[in-house]
Amino acid sequence: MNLKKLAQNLGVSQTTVSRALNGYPEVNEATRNRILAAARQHNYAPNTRAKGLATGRAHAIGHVIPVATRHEMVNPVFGDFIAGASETYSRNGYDMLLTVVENGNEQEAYSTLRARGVVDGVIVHGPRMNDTRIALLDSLGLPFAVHGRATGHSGPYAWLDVNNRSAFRRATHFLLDLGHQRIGLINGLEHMDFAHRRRMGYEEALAERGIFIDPSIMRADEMTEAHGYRSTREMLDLVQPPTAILCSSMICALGVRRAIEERGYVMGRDVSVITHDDALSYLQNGDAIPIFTATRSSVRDAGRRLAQMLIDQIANPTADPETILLEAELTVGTSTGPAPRI
Amino acid sequence: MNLKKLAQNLGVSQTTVSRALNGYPEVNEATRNRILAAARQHNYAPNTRAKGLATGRAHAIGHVIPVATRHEMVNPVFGDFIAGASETYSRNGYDMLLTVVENGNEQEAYSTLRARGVVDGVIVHGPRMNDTRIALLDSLGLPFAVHGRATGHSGPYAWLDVNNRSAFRRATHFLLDLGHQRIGLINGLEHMDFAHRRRMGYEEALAERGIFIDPSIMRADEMTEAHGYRSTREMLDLVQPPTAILCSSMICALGVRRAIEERGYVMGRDVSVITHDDALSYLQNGDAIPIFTATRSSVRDAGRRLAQMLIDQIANPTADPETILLEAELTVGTSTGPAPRI
DNA sequence: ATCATTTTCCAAAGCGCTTTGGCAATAGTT
DNA sequence: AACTATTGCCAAAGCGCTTTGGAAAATGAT
Repeated sequence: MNLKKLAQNLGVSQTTVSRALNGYPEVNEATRNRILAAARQHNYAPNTRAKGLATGRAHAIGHVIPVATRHEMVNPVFGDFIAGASETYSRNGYDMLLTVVENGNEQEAYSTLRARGVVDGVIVHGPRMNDTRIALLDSLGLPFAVHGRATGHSGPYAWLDVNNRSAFRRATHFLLDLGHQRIGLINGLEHMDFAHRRRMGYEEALAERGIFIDPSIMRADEMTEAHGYRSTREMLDLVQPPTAILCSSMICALGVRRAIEERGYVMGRDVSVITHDDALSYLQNGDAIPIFTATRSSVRDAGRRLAQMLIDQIANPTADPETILLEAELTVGTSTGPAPRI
Repeated sequence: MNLKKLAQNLGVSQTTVSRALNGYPEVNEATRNRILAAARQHNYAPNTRAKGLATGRAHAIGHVIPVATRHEMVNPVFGDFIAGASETYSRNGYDMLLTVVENGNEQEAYSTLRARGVVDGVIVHGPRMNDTRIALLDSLGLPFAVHGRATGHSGPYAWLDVNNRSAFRRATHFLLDLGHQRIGLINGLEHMDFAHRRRMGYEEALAERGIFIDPSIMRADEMTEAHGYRSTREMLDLVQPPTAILCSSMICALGVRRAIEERGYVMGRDVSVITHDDALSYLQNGDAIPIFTATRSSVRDAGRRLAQMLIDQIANPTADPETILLEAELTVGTSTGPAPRI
């Protein structure tokens, strides 16, 4: 079924059908209803390609997700983010186009996406320090919005980020207030912007209390359970082990907990743990009472909102790019407690 | 830049440019090279919408992922599957379109996807028992391939599945061979086809050894860490606790391990554990030596292959639908050992 | 009843590509 | 030299939609 046939069936012009379906005023209510009914009956939906050609808009957003080739690592956060974004898209009649690209090859991906006219804009995932993608997209004139920020890039652009610095600063202070003096950091790869900022927040808090920043209790790697486990073991083996650990993700935190419990220690008594919690649907932090004390910010919600930002920007390209800085909430669970007396 | 302008610049017809770029023979090598060079120089890529309109193919595959509204649960397996599929798509010049749909609303998603002509086919995720989607897609005439199978649907269709039944049957036998008599099952939701089949395999093996199938050591829920933990605790609290546990996912298994270690038990000594391992990139089962004994099958690889199946089917619609049954490999880790003497 | 508006509809052009049918020009055969 | 194939190219139609520029019909104002 297509416009032409539908119009013929009804004995009206294609124009009228098109207008009726797209809510234009210059069509009689009676005919509009007739047309709407027929469209529904024939299960008609306008051909997206044709519509796109005619209007010059793709009504689609591209997500280019970089994959670290080394570990073939797909960010586990990704599924939930996408789910959130998708809600926004379906509400606004947008499609979501996914492209998985090896880390570093994003340049070509963006420019062909643009040249092929297949999307109206893109979401930038996993911004790194001094990320070049933003400048590239600016020069391409392809609308975009960044999930996170890129330290090192000047000039305005649309982004949504969790305030990682303040979240980790606050978490660190929380531990300091509990009397902890040696606080370990188990971070993500620090060329990633979010991880860099988290470290800043952590170091800032320590500096504010005049506490020595000790690289021997700071680790950065891909945020796996194994990373959390290994790093925690190593740190607990030190002559001066940390009494608290700050950790960058729930998956990591599972490893941290394992290393702690393996020694017969109890979380929140012998070693305190705070993790960042992206509120992933398949990794909930306890049911009613949270297990981990956590800096929490829903990545699904971020997806929803960032998608909306981009859509707004596409609709209104002259407006200044919007930016959203979300404050993570600190939820107190059972994984933290006063520093043990030595 | 578009075809018309490019042709004008070069002083040839659009036809010639089109043929040159698409590798048709009826164009002189010299002019072809001239055209190719110009295209590269101007960063030209044919407009996908226009191309699609002209050819009648979208060169895109749709992924409709159902989301359980209850827990807003995105299958954690999804990211890796997508990453795999994406590799195939980019190799074949296909785009990937993602639609997240509330469980049960897939019907409409498929039919509008079809009506709008936006994809050439779809991948069906998370098939359930007696899944109606397959019949629907057949009636729509939209090519599809299923990740998994749907018990209850008769008639041929394209699918790729892990042999869940044999994997869990084998795993159960493995435990039985180690002398375990009480083997717990921590499964996914059993209206999901894969979970159903796993249970079949488990029960089959027990029956083959004449062992009583005890519902009190069988649990089914969404495969979260908490589910693994809770179920294991409950089962270990029984008067006759299981000496071994079979578990449906790595995430679950983390919870199982936690419950075991929490009691001071040692995995592989006091309680044996086998889990299914989808080889998720962010949840690797140990580095060199696997931690868990596991039935292992890479979901990323499944994505790669299923995508290829669908593309082949689209290219050759009259061929019989292909089916692939992958055998999971049983990798022995440190989480299993002989049944403890009572 | 006449003219000016407004309402309701339409024909046709155009979006950027592929593809059909055909026409020169060249090469190959006798 | 005359005829047939082959090669290399082109003009134009068509994919399914939107949208412009009217035009006919209905309505309102005088």
